[in-house]
Amino acid sequence: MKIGQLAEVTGVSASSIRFYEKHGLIPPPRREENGYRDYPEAMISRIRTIAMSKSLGFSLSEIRRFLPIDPGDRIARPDVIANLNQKLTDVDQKMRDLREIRRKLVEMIDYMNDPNSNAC
Amino acid sequence: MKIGQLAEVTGVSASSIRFYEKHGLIPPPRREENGYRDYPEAMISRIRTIAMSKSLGFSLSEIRRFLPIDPGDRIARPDVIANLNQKLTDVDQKMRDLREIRRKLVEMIDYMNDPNSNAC
DNA sequence: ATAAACCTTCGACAATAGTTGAAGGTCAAG
DNA sequence: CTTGACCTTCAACTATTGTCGAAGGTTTAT
Repeated sequence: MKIGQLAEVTGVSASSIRFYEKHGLIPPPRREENGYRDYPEAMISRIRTIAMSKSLGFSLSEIRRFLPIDPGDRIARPDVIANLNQKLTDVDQKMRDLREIRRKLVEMIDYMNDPNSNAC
Repeated sequence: MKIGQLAEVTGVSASSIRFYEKHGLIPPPRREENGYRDYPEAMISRIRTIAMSKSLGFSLSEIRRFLPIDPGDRIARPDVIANLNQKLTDVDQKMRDLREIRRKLVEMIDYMNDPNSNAC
């Protein structure tokens, strides 16, 4: 699978995919004889996971940390687990914060909808 | 209250506060005779709300949209309500996405903790 | 064989959200 | 009256996360 097709199915531009490779979020793929990148199917789901994480406000360096490229390699398992647990704590906090923001938003909307309020 | 004190109590640097003013997130405060910015107490909670929203991944332009500076002024109420409702929809989606990410994280942690798995 | 649509690298540019520094004014303490 | 801690503006710099264009090679279709 060439970079253009991968870009098409994931909705992530080819330039971004090259960017992710250069910055260690995805492994460098094998190359065809002509030098073109040749991706395995599995890369689709990895790119999608990256896109989803990003949409939640995780930075690329965070994603790099909790989606290690080569689980069969150098990273010590306890380190990975610690990273993941830290990320879990962050996610839980983020959800609590979102609930609080949601409460405030609803409050504000009610206030705006109240014809007796003097907002605006 | 001078900018330094405001920075101290909110934990947001003076430069950032000036930046927020310049970019329309907070109203320009009155100035003392010497030109120093003089903030009302209310600015503390506004700055804190901005900081919290930011920590959730809202961009400054989003915050500017759903925390309009002058509710007694030019912005039409239906516009504000539409903005807030859009933001509420976004927040709900973000919470759903976070639940999904959380599920995946737990899955990954379980996998890493399983001594039979061959990860790492 | 030539055009269109791919692909390559590399370097410049952009938006966001600031931070830092220069050059200077103000204020309180010693 | 000088020192240090504030404050002012403005411009330049930083990091992140890309996008775009140039200059060139490859593949496919006509």
